[in-house]
Amino acid sequence: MGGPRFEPVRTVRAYERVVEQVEEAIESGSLSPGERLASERELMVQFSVSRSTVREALRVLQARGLVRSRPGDPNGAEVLPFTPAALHKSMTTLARVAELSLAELVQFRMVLDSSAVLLAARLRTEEQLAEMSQAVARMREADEAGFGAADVAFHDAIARASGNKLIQVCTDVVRSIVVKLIAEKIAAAPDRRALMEQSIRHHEEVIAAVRAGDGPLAARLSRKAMYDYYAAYVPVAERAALRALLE
Amino acid sequence: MGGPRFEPVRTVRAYERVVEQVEEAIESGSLSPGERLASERELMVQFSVSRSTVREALRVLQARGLVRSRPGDPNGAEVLPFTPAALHKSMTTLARVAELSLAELVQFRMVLDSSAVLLAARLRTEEQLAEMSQAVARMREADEAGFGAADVAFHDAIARASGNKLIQVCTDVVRSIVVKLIAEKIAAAPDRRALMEQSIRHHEEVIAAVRAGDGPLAARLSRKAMYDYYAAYVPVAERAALRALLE
DNA sequence: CTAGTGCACTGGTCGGACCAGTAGGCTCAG
DNA sequence: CTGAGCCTACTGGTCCGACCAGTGCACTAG
Repeated sequence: MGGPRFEPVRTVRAYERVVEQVEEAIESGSLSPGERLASERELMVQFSVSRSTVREALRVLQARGLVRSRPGDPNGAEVLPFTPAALHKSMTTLARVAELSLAELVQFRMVLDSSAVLLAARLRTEEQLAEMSQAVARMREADEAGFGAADVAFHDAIARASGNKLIQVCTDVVRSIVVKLIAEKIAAAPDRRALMEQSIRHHEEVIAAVRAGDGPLAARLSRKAMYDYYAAYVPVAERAALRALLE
Repeated sequence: MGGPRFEPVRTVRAYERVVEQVEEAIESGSLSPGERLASERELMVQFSVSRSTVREALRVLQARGLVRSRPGDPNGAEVLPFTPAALHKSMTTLARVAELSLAELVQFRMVLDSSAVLLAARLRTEEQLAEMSQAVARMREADEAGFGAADVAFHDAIARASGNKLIQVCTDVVRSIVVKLIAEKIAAAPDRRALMEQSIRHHEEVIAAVRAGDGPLAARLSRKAMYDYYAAYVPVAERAALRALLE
């Protein structure tokens, strides 16, 4: 039976074809963020499909964070700049459906953050170093509400200084998931003030190591800082996996 | 003007409400993988919306990888077990839209893989160790086509042994993106055979370190292995960022 | 020249219709 | 009685036409 090898045919829905074409146009750059798609009624002419089909395609594109539509807008749907929103959404789903433990999430943060800081120690510019210092300064001055925001700014500066956009995005996504998970616990911590003080000291040590260009030290300090800050919220049995990263 | 502080109202579309309810049911576990949703015509009764609205909601849920529908199926849409497909999709989009360089992707793999191997060195079971050895054995015996599959199996065994599902999923997603990016270049490499040999040796060294429980060594070897295998495909100017991880 | 008002469009939702496909019950020949 | 085949009652995919509330712009009235 040496006949031609046939491939299984995949029935492809009309709306998927529409999605593919628009997606291709966006990812190839022929549609840039800020530009507008034609109106639904015109798209149905261009694609020769019904409006229902166009709309289902737009729903998918919207779910992927590529476009946004607004009722009454005389222009069509807007092509969006990339946001990690879709990534965030699917990772949040992963966290819930795959039952990711807080320990796994924190461990992942330790990995990403320490790697970012390791890279930042070599690649950081003076401006980025200044940003980190400013963020820590704000942590010191801030009340309990502003503390978190300044902390985010610090870690974001680190992530940007790593020069790796993927690290930056993933750091951001995982951090927000972790923060959401334990926001109320953190706010209720009795020794909140002490934790904040300790965290600030740790951050300053990390900055010092980054300034000195000692990546491995900075990475180690960063892991330690993360562990000390979050370990209390992780079940005792799972802390060992976190400590495995502390050497 | 000390009146009540009003919150801005967010107009929420009908199909979003439907998505929210189904998503909540799935993530909370009241709908398990394999179970079926009601048919579209029944859902429109349950939610008191039109079929168009139900269908748009289902498109979104499908785009997020939560359900799948099949024409003619007497049961409704099927609730899917979690797959990283949605994560994969959004990360692929990120790679294209944010113009992630190959260097960034490989760097991310180095970070994840070395962290996984660091953890695996402490947490691996004997079975997982055996899996890694078997995978390397298959790499040795395999032809050029089977080599890649065995390599995937090896890295997946490492990732599983790390005990962190998030690391496992991200490793998988990023690897497939990298592989797709340079599949043709790898196949066309003139010294393919030599690269494969070297890669096998590196893998065996990593296994030895994992068996010995020397996590830091295993991690270092793993980064080196990844660098040696992929550096040739990374533009020279960007290799420095990769080497920053080699210490 | 400006403030206000329509108007012509937009997306969101609805209802009905048809088609191709599926699964399972039913019939009928053996 | 048993098995193979058909038939029917569904399914999802697609199309059409309609209505509504919202938006931006041009035009008008002051």
